[in-house]
Amino acid sequence: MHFFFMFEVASIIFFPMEEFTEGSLEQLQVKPDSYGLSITADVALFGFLDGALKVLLTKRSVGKLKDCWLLPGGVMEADETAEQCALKVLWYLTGIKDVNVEQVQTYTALNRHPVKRVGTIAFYALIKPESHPVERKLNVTEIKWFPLNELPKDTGFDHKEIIQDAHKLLKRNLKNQLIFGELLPKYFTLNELQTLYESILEEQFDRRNFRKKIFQMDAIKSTGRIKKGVKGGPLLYKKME
Amino acid sequence: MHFFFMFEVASIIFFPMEEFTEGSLEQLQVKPDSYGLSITADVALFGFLDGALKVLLTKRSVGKLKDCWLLPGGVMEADETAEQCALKVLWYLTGIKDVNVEQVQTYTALNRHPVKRVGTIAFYALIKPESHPVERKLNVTEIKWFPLNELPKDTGFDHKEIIQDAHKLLKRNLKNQLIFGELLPKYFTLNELQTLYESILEEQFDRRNFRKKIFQMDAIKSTGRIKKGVKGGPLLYKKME
DNA sequence: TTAATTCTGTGTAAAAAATACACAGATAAA
DNA sequence: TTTATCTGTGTATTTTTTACACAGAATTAA
Repeated sequence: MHFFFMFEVASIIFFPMEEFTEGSLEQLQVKPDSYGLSITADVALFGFLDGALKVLLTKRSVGKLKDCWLLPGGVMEADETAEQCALKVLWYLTGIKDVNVEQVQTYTALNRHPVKRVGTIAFYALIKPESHPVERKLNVTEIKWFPLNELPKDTGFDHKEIIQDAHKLLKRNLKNQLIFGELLPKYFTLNELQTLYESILEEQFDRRNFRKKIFQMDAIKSTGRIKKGVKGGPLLYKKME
Repeated sequence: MHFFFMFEVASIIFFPMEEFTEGSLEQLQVKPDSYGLSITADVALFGFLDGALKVLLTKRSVGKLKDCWLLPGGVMEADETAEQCALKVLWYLTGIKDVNVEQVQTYTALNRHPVKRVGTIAFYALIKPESHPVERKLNVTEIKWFPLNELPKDTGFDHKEIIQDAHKLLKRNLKNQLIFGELLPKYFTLNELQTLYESILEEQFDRRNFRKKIFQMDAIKSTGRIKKGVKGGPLLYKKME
């Protein structure tokens, strides 16, 4: 599977090495006048809503791809790092702040953008919808959560690919440590936690085995209270601090 | 462990959100005149020599950091992707070609480079030293393999950090699939394979258990011949195709 | 030539981890 | 009040991982 990937990459990126000439090292040096590539940051923001993992997309009133759904993203300025830029665009476009962004990958295909050459550094972030209400900001005409398997057809640029890659990384990270706390409300039932896991990892778990595993991680504890309005009277849990 | 990392990042990247103003979305748009950031590609090339995992560093006769050991790297031009650039710099500086590069991360700290703002997209690649002899090319004054735990003090830029991150990713990838074929000669003993694993993953394995695991991966097969010059007369194996 | 050393190859038992599985009590809905 | 659906819980089975020892082969030293 992985080999496939490597070979695919290879078939794209290999080009005739024989054309390389000696003495072209000068070209590799950084000079003040290097060509005007722009770099942007894009953020795949994941939230857990209605029992499903979703990603936030926007439509905007300015820019070349007005009619496409896009990840929140924008140009990295001279005085900010990519991470700072990612947080900035998130704030500008969705009103969301105080999140942790995790770098996914950088995309540099030649024709990503219609205006000029643009490379993008992609991030993902997780939020509890409860504590991070989404605002539609100025110049954002639409903003909406999409389940990962129902991304709109008119998703712009390579943002579908970015979302998939971000999701892959999220899966990989979830398997190693506990990050659900970023996605669930303060108090949650074990069933809600299990549904979250199942929806991120796209697999089903046995209820008893899942509980066993979670408890031996020693990461949550019972509040003693039960959740009303749901059959069975499930206990509410919270993150261990 | 991972949480630590996230919090560290957070403490660096958070800045006063209150200063953000509304209506600044225009800033996020790509315009032809965006500021002149340069992007480079750097490659952490790993090889397995003298029973240890090593990385290739160079010193160059041009550039601001002449006296520092650096990863092969250089500026991404308008007509090439980051991957193409990574392959190009590897060829220009070391004479090595036909490798698969894997993207690690992008580094955008503000003061990475003394000349101007430079972001770098880092890659790693694996080679069999046997089939990829290293050449010192024009403008490269020194070129040398360094064991990962003996990187020179005068390693330039943030290249030490890049090497560590590349190594982490390599470890993670090795645990999932078999990539040793890129690092070992065509015929190898099981002990050589085990030493390779141990040196990449930085842990020791039991000989019998290691063999059991490798065989049930169904990835190598015996050639029937034995390796001369080593006690015990070990069998030579090769990759299954 | 011989002896000593160091490497190879091999199997089994014990421990740990993952999986499969069923029923009684709680709550909401009918 | 009856029905339907959800919760919480323990054990046996299977699979995976780990620990461990000795005889034969090739090199090296005497």
